[in-house]
Amino acid sequence: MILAIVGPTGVGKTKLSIELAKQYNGEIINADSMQIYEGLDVGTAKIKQEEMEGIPHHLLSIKKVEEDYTVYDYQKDARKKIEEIKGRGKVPIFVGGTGLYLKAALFDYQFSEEKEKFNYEELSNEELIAKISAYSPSISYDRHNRKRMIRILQKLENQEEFTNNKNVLLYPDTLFIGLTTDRETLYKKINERFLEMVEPLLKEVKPFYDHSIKTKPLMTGIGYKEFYPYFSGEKSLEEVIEECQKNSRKYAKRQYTWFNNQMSVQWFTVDYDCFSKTIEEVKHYIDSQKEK
RNA sequence: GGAGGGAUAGCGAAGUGGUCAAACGCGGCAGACUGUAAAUCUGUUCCUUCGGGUUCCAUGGUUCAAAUCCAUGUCCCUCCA
Repeated sequence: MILAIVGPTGVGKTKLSIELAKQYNGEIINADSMQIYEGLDVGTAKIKQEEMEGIPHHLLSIKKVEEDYTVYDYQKDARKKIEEIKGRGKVPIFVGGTGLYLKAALFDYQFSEEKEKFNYEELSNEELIAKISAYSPSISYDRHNRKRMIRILQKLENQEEFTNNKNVLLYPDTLFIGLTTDRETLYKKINERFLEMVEPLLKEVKPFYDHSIKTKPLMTGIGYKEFYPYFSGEKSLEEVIEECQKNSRKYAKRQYTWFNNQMSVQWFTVDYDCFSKTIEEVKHYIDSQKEK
């Protein structure tokens, strides 16, 4: 059995993961693209050492902020971890909100060996479209999405395969457990949680800003990129806080879209007044599935 | 008390007689997703049984036709007393 705990940012996945790990003799594999990085702790709401309760955690803080890391790497790392954990006779428990990472790890996503990387950043959208059409007029894609188009072009240039086994589970005994709550409660929680982390977050981000570190995770992570204009004096703290909250909310929305449409998730509405009740429900579900 | 300016969809803001259910931005909702995914991109957003129905502070008026013109009222802002 493999468990995957999914859901939007801020619902309480971490807490559930520990309980399930204890119950089912599990080890936790992080499935959050930002928690991969060392030093991004506060803003990613990374689990603290003392909260782990002795449960082994994997793929947390394994890369420096300067290092490259992509789905491709994650797929390899995660699959290796699955085998290791299974080898110990334990249950791998994925926890995290990065849908693509989960999909790449647990489904039959096939990445071909990347060859040369062509730089098409200079080309206009029209030029990109023209180039793609020259290779393959029938291929369908979003003509406004530059990043996608550039990637498609690179694949065409490299004659990489366009595989599509994305809906085939690699491990059929995988259970996707989704935590959810009503939108209003979620947004309120997200806003409040962010306010609580502002102080320590300022301390966390400042050194990166001071050293002009502008690598991918810092320029894409919510709660990081937004602070740079604050430190440089272009925006007020209030503006930045609001922006972070807004971006978190939007992110949560996108996460729902992914989990609702890309994988079949069993959803549980979190009872915040009595979390143990939610835990019991989840355990009950897992037990019922195990018997099948 | 006097002189001006303003009230437009959830919010901000265009529109100044017909082509206006009303640009655009934000927010909301929904969606896409195979090497940046906390990324990138798309659709939708008065109500609707999809025939239509009801809107642009309120009421009355002018007109074939009003968010747009006129009158009165209400509220808000600026300036002079």
